[in-house]
Amino acid sequence: MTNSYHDCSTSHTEKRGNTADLESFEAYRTRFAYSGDKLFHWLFEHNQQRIKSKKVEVAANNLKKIFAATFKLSAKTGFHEMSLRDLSQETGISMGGLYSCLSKKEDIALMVLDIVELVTSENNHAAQQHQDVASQLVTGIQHHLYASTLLQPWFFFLYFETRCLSTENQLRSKAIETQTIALFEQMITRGVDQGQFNVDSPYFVAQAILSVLQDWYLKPWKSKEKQIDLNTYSRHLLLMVKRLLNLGEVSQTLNP
Amino acid sequence: MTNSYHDCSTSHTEKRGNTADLESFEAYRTRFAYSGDKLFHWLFEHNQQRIKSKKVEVAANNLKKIFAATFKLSAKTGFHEMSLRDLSQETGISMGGLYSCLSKKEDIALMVLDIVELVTSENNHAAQQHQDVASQLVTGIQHHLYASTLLQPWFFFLYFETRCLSTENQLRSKAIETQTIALFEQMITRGVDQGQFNVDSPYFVAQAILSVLQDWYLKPWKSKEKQIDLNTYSRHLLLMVKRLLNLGEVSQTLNP
DNA sequence: AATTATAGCGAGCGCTCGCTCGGTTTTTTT
DNA sequence: AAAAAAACCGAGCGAGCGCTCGCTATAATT
Repeated sequence: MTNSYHDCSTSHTEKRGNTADLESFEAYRTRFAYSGDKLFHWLFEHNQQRIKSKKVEVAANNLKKIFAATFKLSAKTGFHEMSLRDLSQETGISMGGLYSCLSKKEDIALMVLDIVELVTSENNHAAQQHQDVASQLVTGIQHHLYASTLLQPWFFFLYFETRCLSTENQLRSKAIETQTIALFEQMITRGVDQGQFNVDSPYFVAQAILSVLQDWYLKPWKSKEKQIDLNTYSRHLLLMVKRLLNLGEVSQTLNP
Repeated sequence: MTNSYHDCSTSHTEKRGNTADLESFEAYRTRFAYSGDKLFHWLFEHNQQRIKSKKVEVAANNLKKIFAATFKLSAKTGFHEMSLRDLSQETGISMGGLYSCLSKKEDIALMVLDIVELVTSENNHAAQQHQDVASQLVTGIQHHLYASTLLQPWFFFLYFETRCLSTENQLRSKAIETQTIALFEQMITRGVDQGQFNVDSPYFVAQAILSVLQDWYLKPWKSKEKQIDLNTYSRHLLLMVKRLLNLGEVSQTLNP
């Protein structure tokens, strides 16, 4: 389970000290631990109490269809408006089949919460392993962007369907955002203290950065219409951050 | 109907040429045409076909309760999850009473769309009346912030419940955002052409500004927790814009 | 080949939903 | 005071919901 992601981020910690070695999307994607089938295997193993199916392949295959259909249907009209009969038709799985992978409808939303929480938490933790604050911040931002690209429907769903969850889980969802802002704010504040950044309100800047990060996965149609791809978006965002921090230079890789 | 707002913005057009005369929130609020009862009178008069009630006072009073309750209930769990029986209990109006002001549940969301569309459109139009691009942009931003403060639940609701609307009306809702970004982009582009701004991607900057504007009314608890009031937020936002445009100075009122 | 374990199925249950409508009360008009 | 108009009420309708469960089909084991 903890194969590529954590090992990589810890074993290379000492080497990473500046923003020169920004990781490319392709590099991130390759070592990303929750792509494709790995994602659904993780869900199977961490939700044994909900899932009646015994065999990984069966459950993972069904879950894959369930999430694909859920994201497709709920994007148009919302999770609550999507009935399990709709889901049954879209997946080709019978009602009973659905309930061999779920104990209740809300489980779908809960699993999305689990995944987004996990990935964000790992990203945030990994970013803090860098030496200087500029690298920390840039890595945190960039990896957030990368992860939310690889798991776009998951991030999108959690944002718009948080209110389907119980109060307790709504708080977990909100905490993902709060903690990420707090992390960025902390990095910025440290950079200001070290004289590297020049910022009036670290909190406001942190919040603004997250807003723009969210825009990427919440409204992908905007970037698509304007033909802005991931790398372009990333470049513009980091340039924005650079200006907001009043930096002469964040990284030589920013102005190609 | 067109009493204070439009008259004001057109009659003073010639006088407004620089950012020195930024309008305060209190000034904006005073001339705002959709505060309190005026808002519900407008809704009554523009929805005669939906509303069975004959007298303005009765309908406006009921609508007031209906929207207050809708915003309260749907903020927690969503519009679709809010039943009309919940709404009946929260408002103290019977089922029949509700349906004397509505023809169907969706009407509530439609009226929110109407209001946000109207206010945004008037704001955007008014901003364009200014002479120089810096004033246009700053006014557009600030009035968006002001309007979304006065009508926070309305803006919030439309953002999260757009998917309750029909496809056609979803497009209307999306267009509000698209047009506002396009307006900001156009202003920025013009400023760049005039040598006033220095920006790589006007579109990206425009989008980033709107994201931060939306953050204000979508997550008011964040600002509340951090004890950031409207004027502070406005100041930080305009300072951010100033940095993104690479401006030495947007307005003398920005750095008090 | 027989037996057992797992997966797959979908009609049907109890319930809540949006919405209606005939009857009652209140307000306005005459 | 009588009559007309408007507002108010809430039990009840059909539809659709999440979810169940007895059953069948398939795969694995012996």
